[in-house]
Amino acid sequence: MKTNSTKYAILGLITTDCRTGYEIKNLIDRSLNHFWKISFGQIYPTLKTLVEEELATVEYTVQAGKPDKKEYHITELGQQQLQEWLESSEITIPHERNELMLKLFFSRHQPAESAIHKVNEYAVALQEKLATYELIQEEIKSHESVHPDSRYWLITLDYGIRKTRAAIDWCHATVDTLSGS
Amino acid sequence: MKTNSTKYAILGLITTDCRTGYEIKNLIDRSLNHFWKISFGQIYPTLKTLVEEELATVEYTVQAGKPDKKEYHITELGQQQLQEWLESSEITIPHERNELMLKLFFSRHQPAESAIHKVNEYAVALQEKLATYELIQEEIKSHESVHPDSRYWLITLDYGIRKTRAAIDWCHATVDTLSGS
DNA sequence: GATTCCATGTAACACGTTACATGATTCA
DNA sequence: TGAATCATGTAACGTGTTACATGGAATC
Repeated sequence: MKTNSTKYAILGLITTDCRTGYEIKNLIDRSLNHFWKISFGQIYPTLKTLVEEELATVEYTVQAGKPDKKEYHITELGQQQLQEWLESSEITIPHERNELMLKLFFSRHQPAESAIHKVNEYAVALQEKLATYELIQEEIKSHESVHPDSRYWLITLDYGIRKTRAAIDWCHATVDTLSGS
Repeated sequence: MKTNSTKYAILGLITTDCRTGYEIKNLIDRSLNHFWKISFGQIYPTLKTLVEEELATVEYTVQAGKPDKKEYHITELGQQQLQEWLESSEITIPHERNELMLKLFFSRHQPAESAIHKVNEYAVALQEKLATYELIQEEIKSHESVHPDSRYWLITLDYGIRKTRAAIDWCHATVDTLSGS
């Protein structure tokens, strides 16, 4: 049995302040970034099916100076199904697909400096990520009372931060190992 | 530009002791488990194209008492291309897709106990994973000299262990947060 | 007697990205 | 003038899983 999480991700997002496909994409890129990604190529078709399944409604709005837009709102049925999905508890541990690890796994066929270089680059990229997360964290904390969801946002962010820190630590340890030999 | 990592994953695996599609699948499930997964549905077709592109050769072996098998060996050209891929250094940070985080993100629509329950289950699953990783780690360490790749296996394993530990810590912290309110 | 291990393969499907098309407004 | 922001959408493609088909030998 496979439930399409993306559908519920979008359904959930229209219960926040996101109303248009464009806004949904923005929020995902900013706040769900460390555990969920999605492209327009999936957002728009999914919104369409959401309406077809009567989980959401659309309102077409003509704007002056800006492109027309479609605003989506969740329906009763949508609320119900969202809750059902939320409370259903099959935990599936995700598996990442990490190209760097793959390359390290076969590092026997590669000069040590090459491997070290890549790990260092990886560390830099992770460092940047971490910085962004911490920025967002501060931002949410500074007006915590504003949004009813902010508590949960902080929880998921914490996950991203902890894992990124662990990965950075690993980078340092690995560079040490690879250098000292 | 997109390079198909899976192709190189398999190419790399036949430089270890894996010779058949079946063995490749086994090694992936055991040793690459925490950063790479793959199904037979992709392994066999990929092996085929590897031979077509002359990166590998096949030998068909009829076995008594066991099914026939096809043994793959890397060619000169294969070695070359594997090395090229290894040394090419575009680091792409992977993004995991985590359903639990998604559900937590929308936890406002869910009773606290429901969320706590899921985080606890997640912790248990992670704990199990960690135990397996540590077992494999011990196993590799105990006959480290045997395989020339074992050094690198330990490095990638360390990555899995660190990240899993970080995730477990997060579980505990999150349960505390969700309980105390 | 049932399950697991060995071993290979394909077809249908699910999911997701990339690239393209369109176009006005605002800001540097 | 060029880029970014707002805003929607589709078609082609890539990648991967699931389910199925086959079947002997060994183990419980």
